[in-house]
Amino acid sequence: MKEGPDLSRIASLVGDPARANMLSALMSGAALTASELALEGGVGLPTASSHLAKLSEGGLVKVASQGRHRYYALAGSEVATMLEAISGVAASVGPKRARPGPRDSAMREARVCYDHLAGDKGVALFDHLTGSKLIKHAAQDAVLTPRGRAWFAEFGVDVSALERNRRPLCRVCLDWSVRRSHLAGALGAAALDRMFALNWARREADSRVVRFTPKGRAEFDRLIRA
Amino acid sequence: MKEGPDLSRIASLVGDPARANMLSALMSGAALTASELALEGGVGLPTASSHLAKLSEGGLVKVASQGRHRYYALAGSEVATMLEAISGVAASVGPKRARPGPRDSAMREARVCYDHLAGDKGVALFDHLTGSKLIKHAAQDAVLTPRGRAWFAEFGVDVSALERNRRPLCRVCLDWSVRRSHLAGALGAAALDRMFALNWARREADSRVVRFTPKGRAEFDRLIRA
DNA sequence: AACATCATTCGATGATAGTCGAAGTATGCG
DNA sequence: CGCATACTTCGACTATCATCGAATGATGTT
Repeated sequence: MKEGPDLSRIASLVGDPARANMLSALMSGAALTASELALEGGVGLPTASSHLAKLSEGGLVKVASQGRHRYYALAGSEVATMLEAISGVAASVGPKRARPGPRDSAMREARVCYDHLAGDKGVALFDHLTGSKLIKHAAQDAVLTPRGRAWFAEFGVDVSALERNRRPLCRVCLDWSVRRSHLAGALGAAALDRMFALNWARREADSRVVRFTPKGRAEFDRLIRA
Repeated sequence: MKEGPDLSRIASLVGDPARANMLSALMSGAALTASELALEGGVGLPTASSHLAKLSEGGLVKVASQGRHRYYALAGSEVATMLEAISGVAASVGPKRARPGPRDSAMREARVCYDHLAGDKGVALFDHLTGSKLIKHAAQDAVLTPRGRAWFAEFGVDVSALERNRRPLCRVCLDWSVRRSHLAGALGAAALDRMFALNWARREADSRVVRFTPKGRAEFDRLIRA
């Protein structure tokens, strides 16, 4: 009668609002404690604990005990990919919520999404890449053009090294705050790393917000207008 | 308090076993009637109707009325991608079910998964492609090597034409029956089309089973041993 | 040792949602 | 027109599960 892996078992884990919010928070890549996730989920500590037990049991998150803290994180990139896919469908079919996005303007401007740059800055970068034909955009993937390869090399990203990695180079992530696409995948992550290395920006503690320095902001603008 | 697109709204739609089974059935790409889907879902007609209304409302399926039949199909490739992603996670974390796969041996050998070849034959093809370095395998994507491009050209697939399409060329789909990967994406679909065109195999009516002809079986074997 | 913090378990409550039988609507056929 | 088929809607039942307060366990601090 039934077949295949329990699609519904996994999906129903994400199907609860509290758990979905927790998982979204973990998309930043950071490991969070149960209390923090309770806040993110909008539920009390006991409830959160129960949810986390289920997520852990279901293999969606892994937990690392460190002293009296228990840090939860996504179990793997497969889980992150799945969440992105669900998010993509949700964004494409759901103009339901009138709310235009996160009320926090800093968060709206730039934040990490799993491990790459999202928000207005992320979208701006992506628009430049596609507009200048540095990448070719497909449904949920993208390919780097030769010119794009050179562009990234000049920016200081070793594309060849990334390609030796198992992770897909280009990937497109649909941004839930602005309903626009931005660059994910190994290249997206590398680009963000490079910006950190150049001191253009740094990550705010205990938050997904990426705070650009004045210099970084200027350099970034120059980069995507070149 | 809550943010982002309703991840949970979409996920909970897939989170019900009956709905998940229906969606799985629709992964074959075929449009099915409400009665057929009731069977697939293992529920009564009224219940199925209610589920389908929800899926439709949620934007996961689209419906086409044709006479007194109503044909349901997945709303788009994004939905199929999402289901594959969820399926991937389910397979990777869920050694839960002892059942090794579909009991139907024909189905186990070869079947369509959305629109590409799955089952033992699909896995065999994929193994050959990776083993002979015709494609380079990453986490959930793959890239076609120059040699692979030539190989597909010889097989009769116009790769350049596919690349002009918006759909990602190479994609890896984790097979739930054998827990192995096979080729999806535009290239996977084109490969299957080509096999149909060559009369190597044909699709069985009202089923996901792909039935190889004796000649097709021999040619296929030769193809992946070359 | 006593205390504070972080987290999980237990028990009770309440709401949501899946289920099906029966009746209603729509389409096709003779 | 009348009957059959395909599907949906309605109504009532049931079960599952999210939620939180209180208590317990675990760890680190004073």
